[in-house]
Amino acid sequence: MEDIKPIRVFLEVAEQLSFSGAARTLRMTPASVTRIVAALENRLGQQLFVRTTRQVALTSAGAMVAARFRPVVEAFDEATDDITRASRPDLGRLRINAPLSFGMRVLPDLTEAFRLAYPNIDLEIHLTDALVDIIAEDCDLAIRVSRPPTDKSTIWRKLCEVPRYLIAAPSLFERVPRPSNPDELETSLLLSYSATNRPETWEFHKAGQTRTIRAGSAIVSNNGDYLFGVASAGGGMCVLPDFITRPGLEAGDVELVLPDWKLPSLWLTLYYPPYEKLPPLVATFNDFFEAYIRDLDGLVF
Amino acid sequence: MEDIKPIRVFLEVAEQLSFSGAARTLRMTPASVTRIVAALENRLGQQLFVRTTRQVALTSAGAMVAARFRPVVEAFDEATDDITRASRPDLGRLRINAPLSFGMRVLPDLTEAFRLAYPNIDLEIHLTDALVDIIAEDCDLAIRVSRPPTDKSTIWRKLCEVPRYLIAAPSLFERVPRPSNPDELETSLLLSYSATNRPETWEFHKAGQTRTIRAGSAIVSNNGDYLFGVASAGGGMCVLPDFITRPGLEAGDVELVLPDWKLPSLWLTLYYPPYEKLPPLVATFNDFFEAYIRDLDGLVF
DNA sequence: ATTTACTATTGCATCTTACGTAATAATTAA
DNA sequence: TTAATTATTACGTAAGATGCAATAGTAAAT
Repeated sequence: MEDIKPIRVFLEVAEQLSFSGAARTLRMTPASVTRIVAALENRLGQQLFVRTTRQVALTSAGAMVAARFRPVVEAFDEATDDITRASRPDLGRLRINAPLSFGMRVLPDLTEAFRLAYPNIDLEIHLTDALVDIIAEDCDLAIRVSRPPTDKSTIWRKLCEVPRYLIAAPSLFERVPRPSNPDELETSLLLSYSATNRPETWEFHKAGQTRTIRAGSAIVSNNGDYLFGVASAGGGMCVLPDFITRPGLEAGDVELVLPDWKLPSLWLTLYYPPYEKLPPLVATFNDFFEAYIRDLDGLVF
Repeated sequence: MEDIKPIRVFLEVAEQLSFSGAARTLRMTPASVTRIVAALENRLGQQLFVRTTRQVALTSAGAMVAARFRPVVEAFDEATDDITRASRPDLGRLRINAPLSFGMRVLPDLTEAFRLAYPNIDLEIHLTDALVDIIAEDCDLAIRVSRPPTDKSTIWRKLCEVPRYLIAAPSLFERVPRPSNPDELETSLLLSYSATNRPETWEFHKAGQTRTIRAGSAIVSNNGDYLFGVASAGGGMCVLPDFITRPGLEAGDVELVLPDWKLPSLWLTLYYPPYEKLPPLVATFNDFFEAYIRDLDGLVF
């Protein structure tokens, strides 16, 4: 396994045509320079310098080695410079994993603002609702909208809470009676979001009371927007996060069911691979995201 | 001073996405791989891998480092390959220093034969009669035609002897009497070759007798061909090596003076800078030159 | 669910290696 | 002839790397 240090020493000697001079600029002893160059000559099987105690000259082999290696070593140093300079927190590439609906509805504005602030950070946005392995997925951070994490092994950071609402289209209550408490919910009408295709359970709260309802299995989907579509078409009711339901609620396409009963909020969370120390770029995005959410002041969620 | 080894290790891990796998192919212990990569991350100030005990993935910083360094390391290895391959004795460049007249008369045929035998060895022929410092002159070997060297410090190798003859144009003896022994030589007619512009001294030998004659200072030149020109024009007589006088003698332009008296031969010598070990290319030329002279069998000298 | 096998890591002891110092030989300049 | 500088080498030391064993964690297999 070739090493680069002997060649650095050799190049310096070749430049100055002096062992002790090279030793001075490299802050080594002349003895080391001698040994290192001698070892290099030994390895290459040819003499690189012709030297007496007062004169040093390159052999033609040495001249060739110097000519061949000088640009290579320079390229190496340039690369190291680039990399160390690339520890800047405002330049590079960030791979972000986010849920589908959230990504489509919230991220575009956010990323545009981010790119305005950090035009030299490229983004790679991967949208999926699958419970991806954050390590295997090759991403730098993941955005999740979920119940508070119980997982101990991963690192996460709560950004804000996302309220959830049970919604349905007004037309639905033209054909079925409007429920007045959770127990009256008809299971077959309860559309469930689930990545695992097993129906959710919903906890309704009202003044200390708690009702746990199991959603139906008639329609289970891993896509909230699809469920919202079904609901607004009058096909049932479902629990969806604020950022999905808000436009429809404001437009009157859907309405709240059991408005007095609250559902536990979801958490908007940033997940990281198990970093020892947050990479600069990730920290930058992290801070930006937090500020963005703070400035939004619950306007979206 | 950046070193290349940690990057080699890092690249191998990045390729396999496994520390122990990299350790196996690099024939190291996993412990070393861990430590080396950790040290590199430490130096670069950023995490390159995200790893659990069973999964290893590149961070985006790591991916960037890998992408940036892979071609650089490859270039480095290519360079080392080139150089080690260039220790071949039949490929490269040879800088040769030779005397002017010898170079012009003898070298062309020799170098053509050499290039026929070794088409991939480039030649750099530097012709001068100056007593150059063989080290300062940046040459790999020097050809000299001179008296046997007394210098202890330089390395030399005798190739053959070069007879010298005292010659003059026949026309000269139409205006001055032909000498019959060295003592009759008229100093003012004795053209002298000398690099230092001090006239030579010639030792004539005949059957145990020795006569030492000092050449004149009327015309002293550092160029044998010029002196031959003067002599063949009838301007005087001079002592010149065989390879200069032979064509003129055969053509009858000049003739031997005092043919019974012999002058000490010069030596055709190869000089080397103080190599510890003869470089392959130099050895190649050396052997070729010796064989060439041997095959010539005194035909030129 | 439990076990097994493999992983990355770390502490510790060892060993190789590189380093600096000092001495030597050689050469140039004074 | 002397002084100064150079490249080199021997040798003792120190620092660094390495290997081994133990540990903790994870994924696959039972």
